[in-house]
Amino acid sequence: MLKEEVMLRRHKAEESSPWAPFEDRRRARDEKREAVLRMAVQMFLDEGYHRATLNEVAARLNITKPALYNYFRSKEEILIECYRLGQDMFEASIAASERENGDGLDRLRRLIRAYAGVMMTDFGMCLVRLDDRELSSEARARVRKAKRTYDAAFRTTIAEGVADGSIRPRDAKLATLVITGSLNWIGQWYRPDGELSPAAIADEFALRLTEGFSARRPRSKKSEQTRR
Amino acid sequence: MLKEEVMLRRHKAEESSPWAPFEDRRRARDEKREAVLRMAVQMFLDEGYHRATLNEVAARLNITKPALYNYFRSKEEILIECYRLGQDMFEASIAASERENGDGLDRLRRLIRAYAGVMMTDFGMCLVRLDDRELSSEARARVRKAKRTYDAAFRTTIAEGVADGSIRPRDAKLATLVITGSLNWIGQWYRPDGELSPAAIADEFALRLTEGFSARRPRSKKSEQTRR
Amino acid sequence: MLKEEVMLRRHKAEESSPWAPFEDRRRARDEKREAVLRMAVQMFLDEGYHRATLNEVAARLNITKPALYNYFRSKEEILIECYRLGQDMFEASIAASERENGDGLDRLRRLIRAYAGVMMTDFGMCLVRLDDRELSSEARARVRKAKRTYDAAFRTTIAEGVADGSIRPRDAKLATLVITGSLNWIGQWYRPDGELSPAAIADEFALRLTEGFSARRPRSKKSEQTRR
Amino acid sequence: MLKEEVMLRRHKAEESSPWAPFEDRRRARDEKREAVLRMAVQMFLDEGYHRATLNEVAARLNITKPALYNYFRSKEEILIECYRLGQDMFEASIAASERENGDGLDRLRRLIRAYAGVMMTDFGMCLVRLDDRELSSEARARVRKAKRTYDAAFRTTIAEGVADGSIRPRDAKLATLVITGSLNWIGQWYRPDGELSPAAIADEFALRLTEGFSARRPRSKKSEQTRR
DNA sequence: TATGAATGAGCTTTCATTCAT
DNA sequence: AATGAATGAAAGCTCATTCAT
Repeated sequence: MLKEEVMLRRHKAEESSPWAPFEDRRRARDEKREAVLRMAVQMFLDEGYHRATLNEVAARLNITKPALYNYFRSKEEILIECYRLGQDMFEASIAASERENGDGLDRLRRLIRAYAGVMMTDFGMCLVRLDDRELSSEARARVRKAKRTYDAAFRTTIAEGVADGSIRPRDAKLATLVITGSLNWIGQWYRPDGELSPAAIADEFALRLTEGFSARRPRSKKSEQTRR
Repeated sequence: MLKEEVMLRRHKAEESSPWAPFEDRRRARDEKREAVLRMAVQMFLDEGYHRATLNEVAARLNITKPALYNYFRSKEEILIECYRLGQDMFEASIAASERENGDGLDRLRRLIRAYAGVMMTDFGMCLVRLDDRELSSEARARVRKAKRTYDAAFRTTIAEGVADGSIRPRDAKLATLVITGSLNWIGQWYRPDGELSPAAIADEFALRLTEGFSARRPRSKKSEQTRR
Repeated sequence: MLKEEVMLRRHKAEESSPWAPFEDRRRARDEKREAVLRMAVQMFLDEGYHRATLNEVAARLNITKPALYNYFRSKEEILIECYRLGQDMFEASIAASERENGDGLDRLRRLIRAYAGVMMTDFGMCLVRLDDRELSSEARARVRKAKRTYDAAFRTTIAEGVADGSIRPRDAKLATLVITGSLNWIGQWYRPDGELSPAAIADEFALRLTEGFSARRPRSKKSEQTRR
Repeated sequence: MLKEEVMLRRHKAEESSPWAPFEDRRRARDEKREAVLRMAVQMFLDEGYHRATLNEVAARLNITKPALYNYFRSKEEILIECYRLGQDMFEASIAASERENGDGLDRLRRLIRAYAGVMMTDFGMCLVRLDDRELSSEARARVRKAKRTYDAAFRTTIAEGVADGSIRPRDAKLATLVITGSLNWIGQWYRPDGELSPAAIADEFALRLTEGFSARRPRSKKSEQTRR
């Protein structure tokens, strides 16, 4: 399955082109479709959606532009599929993180790790790096709805943590924005050839976003509010 | 001056066009230049740089496309100026936050508030919402260098807080990514017509990013490391 | 008068701008008109008519583009005036050369010298360096008619030389093309800062075009015709 | 090959368009490329480079403007190719004229005929009719270098003729200018539908430029110099 | 299935010219 | 007489998409 593959670190898509010259040109249609998506997502991320031309995508796959139209009806459909793969990964990952037990704080940390892990894959970072305004309004609406469900998972989990006492009571909406912002931004800076492994990064974010950086005792809720 | 203006919440640029029909058409050249920038930055943010056409920018200002060339040499120059205004704001804001005293943690919180404040202005959010790959390589290099100095301000402040004991020792680089990611992402969701004021948002981020959300005592450094 | 001036070697038109800052800005209208023409012809020759923009012409004269429209109705009118000045020079020069006596050969040589002399002035070389297709059809017709009269002067003189025995009988039309081509091309390579003076060049052309370069006795008309 | 074709008189390019409607639209890519060049060079010569629009070139070939970009990367590349074809012709022609024997005068006459012959083809006259300032500086430098080599061929041949006594001693540089000017100007007036054949014209120029028109004995070198 | 070729729509940019002051 | 500002027209170029083979 494609999903497992893309969870791995990005590999050079060029090397795995099913159209590589002198190679067996007969493979399953789905394999080729996936190869197109893998190449396309890399170029969309590297160059930006509108600067990544289908000509160039095709050229890197050793095929020609019209051949792409055998697998996708339009450039937008390729983009939609990239989003969909990312969405699938986020949804699977979030669902998995929710299947385990623990108090709200534990579950929030697992959720953070799960979300961060997907954010460090090509298709995962699509959701935050690519501009969904390139999509038609219907497709854009679906993508945005999906994104909202991920935010909702965070908000719900935080609320549950507040309820069970493992998370200090805060505005759950703002808390969600603090946490998801930090996680979404990973897609902007993460490079697979960096020093830290995705797992190490995910762990660190899970801790820091919950424990903070202060060495001081947290102020009481009351004292906080008197600050301004 | 423009800087003060743009610090305010976004106002509908249409209403303040110096070319509004039936209005006095003689105003200072700089005012018009600024009006172009205010309109352009809104359109760049709303539509994306390449979908925002100069025709549309001009039309909303009640002028025609070539008239823009009286003030800017190219579309890219408009973009560069948007970035520059944002950079000026970040630099002034960061510098101001560094002029006050306090331990590292206090200064980190002030820096967060300062940075977040700019991130909620049109020109400030340019730096994180617009794609700097649209720029020529020289301009892009300048923008990226500027961004790195903002990150460096966070990293330095964190390191100072660790040194003076106000911040728990962590990897300063990752801590910076956690914090700046959360702040940068503000540019993606902030809307001036939201419920919370920019100041309230900035304060909340300053607290949450330093104190975290956990109600539990932070683990010792040692126990953390044994986790994996 | 302008005509005398332009017969001289090109001088830096910048230095003689009647709008030079800090100078008396009140001079006769004709002087300014001439200054525009001198600057324009240099730019037309240096850059080519369509690459020489009125903005640049005006800027070098320390005025603005619309100011040019006080003196000329259009860019084309400037071009027309450049042609006209060149035509005046050619016509005066040819007429002068025809006022003196001598046999056909002598008069041909004088005509060559006269024509070559004008060809080494800015306005003179306009007629061969600038593209008269930039002109409206009426203006173009006038220019082409003028050019034909210069050719006719050569053809007539040659015919007279043949009649009086000073010029060997040749096809007068082709002879004219040989001679005027060589002279017209001067406008393409002549530079006022070259080694040879215009007079020296004119003399040399007058001799070489009539005596040729062969050291052998010319073949008889008959033997020539058997060549092919 | 294209070279042979273009040596012939210009034929109406419209009639030979590979895109002529209702014709077989499948021909070799090179044929189409050449057809574009033939049409383009005619329009460049007829209208001037910048007035000849790609729209018009394409329309006359029964295609649309962007289709031209299948064969050329830019309008300038089309121009460069026109120059290159002309250069190839000049170089082949000059080289051929130098392979035969004879004294300097004979060789000069052959060179004149060869050069004049190319000057009466569309691609040949490109070099003198089109403005090489339209080219980028690199391409322009190459074209000007090529032109200088043609001049050098004349100068060298003249010098050899002086050395072997077949050409009267003159300033070789000015002699070259006299001769090449006359030849270059052919490109300005030659029309393929004229009375004289290119060969007849070339022969006449070869004779007249070497023998001159004077019926008198040439003056001695000494007397010449006392003239001024 | 795959391709070479072609297209249509759209964009930025340039510049002579005009207008209001 | 002179100017800053604005405009209209037009050009080159790009690219997703389609078509005939």
